[in-house]
Amino acid sequence: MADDDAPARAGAHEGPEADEGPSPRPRQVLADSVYEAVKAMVMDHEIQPGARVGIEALARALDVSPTPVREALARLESDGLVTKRSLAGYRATELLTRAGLDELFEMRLLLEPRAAALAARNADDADLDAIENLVEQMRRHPGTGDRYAVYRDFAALDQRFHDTVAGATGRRLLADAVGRLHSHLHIFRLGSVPGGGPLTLAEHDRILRAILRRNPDRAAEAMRAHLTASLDRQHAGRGLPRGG
Amino acid sequence: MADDDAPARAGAHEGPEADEGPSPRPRQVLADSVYEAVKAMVMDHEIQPGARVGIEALARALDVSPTPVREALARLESDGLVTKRSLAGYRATELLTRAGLDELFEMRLLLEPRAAALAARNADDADLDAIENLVEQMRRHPGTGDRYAVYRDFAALDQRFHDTVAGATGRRLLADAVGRLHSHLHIFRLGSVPGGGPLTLAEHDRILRAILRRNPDRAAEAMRAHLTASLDRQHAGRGLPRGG
DNA sequence: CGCCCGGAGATCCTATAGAATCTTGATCTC
DNA sequence: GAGATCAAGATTCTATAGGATCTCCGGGCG
Repeated sequence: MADDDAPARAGAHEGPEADEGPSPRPRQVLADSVYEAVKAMVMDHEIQPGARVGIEALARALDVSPTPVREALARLESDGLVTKRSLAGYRATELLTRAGLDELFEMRLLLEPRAAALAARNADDADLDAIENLVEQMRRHPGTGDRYAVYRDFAALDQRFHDTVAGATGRRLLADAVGRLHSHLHIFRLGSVPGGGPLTLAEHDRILRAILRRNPDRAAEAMRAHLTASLDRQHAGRGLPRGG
Repeated sequence: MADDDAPARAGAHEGPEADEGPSPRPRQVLADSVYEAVKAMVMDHEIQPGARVGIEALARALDVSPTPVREALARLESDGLVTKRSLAGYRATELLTRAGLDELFEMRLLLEPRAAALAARNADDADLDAIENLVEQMRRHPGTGDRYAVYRDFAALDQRFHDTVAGATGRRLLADAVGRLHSHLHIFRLGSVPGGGPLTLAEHDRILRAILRRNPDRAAEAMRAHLTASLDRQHAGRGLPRGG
């Protein structure tokens, strides 16, 4: 399964599509492919946090020259997925600490309830379809197995849900900020929730219903509750009860 | 004029400096210099919004090869200062529309009052010194002349004030988000406020006093008032009623 | 008069090579 | 035994060259 590879999905570098041209075909260029490939490697921990990300090594592995790799890594660095030391090469970003995790959710609690409220106000039919569709996919994909790939797919659906809600606000800056944060979360850990799948689904469902009802206050509240519960689950998945 | 070139100032790619090494010397590499140079060109409208930013042309102008230019432009694109079309090169980002300006301030009103509150809570002595210093500089630099350079310097001080407050929160993610937004504002227009200099200074002073008093609520309120007033001034500076 | 088409020029994209720098391991000294 | 010194290897950084693509402009056609 997982035949929804969608290799042409550009992270946050989509152009405007309001009244511009028909967007003929943004021919995939090597640097973009490399960007996507390395992003996936880092997020899936195929490249471990803190490990070196050699330019030539990557170039050999992907069968391209170092030049597009260098360009992709520069973008990844702005996204915060890798860090660079001037003449010592790139390394994958370290795992989030407990404090870093809390800071991340502090930001999400600032941005995403507002996003949910704006989505309840501004979402059009296509947005609603997309959000409903993601909830349905998650329903069929409970993510309760013990296989790594199951966790990974579930986490990807979760991320896409939040990104789609943020995109439904009609606020590009807000959507970009939310998307950037999610990359960091995805680095942190994938699917560390023991029985969290059904809970996450139920909370997403509640957010969806509030948006469908066009009730901004309730949507914001549902999002706030979801994030708070999600942070608690992440803490439980770590070593919360004392430094065991 | 403007002898404070400071060529070693890296935009938003500073490493942590808490308990790491003494940061021996992040040797400036060509791609970084080019990044700073092009960023300045775009923000000062030396490269006009919407104009082409040719790779080879830049390379000739800066007397380097196209390779580091390509790397710098990839970073600039993530910052939103240039946009890329796959095989057609880079262009400087278009000027903000009225709606874009409103959206920008909507985001600032979401982030910066929170930042001011956290700064009031967490700023250390060095942070307070830096903020006070910026207010003093702005006091000596009223920005009421009609010279372009005067406007530009005043706008740079304004941006540094907001960035410094955001940096005093101890929240890297929040500070980065605020910094990214300011790049967009700086693109929009530089110092379009006819008599706004003294007003801006007074509002900054009020924010500073609230932070010094360690009063988060008042700091947030002062920041909110400042941003609201600033947006009104920007609207007045555009095509609304009449010029001053 | 407006639109479509084709070729010259310029630009971008990718690969490769050489110079400078960092990292690693072994050796030497205290 | 611990720490510093130094050389070999690997890697980064920059420049250059060739192939592919887009842009621009002039001519032909409806």
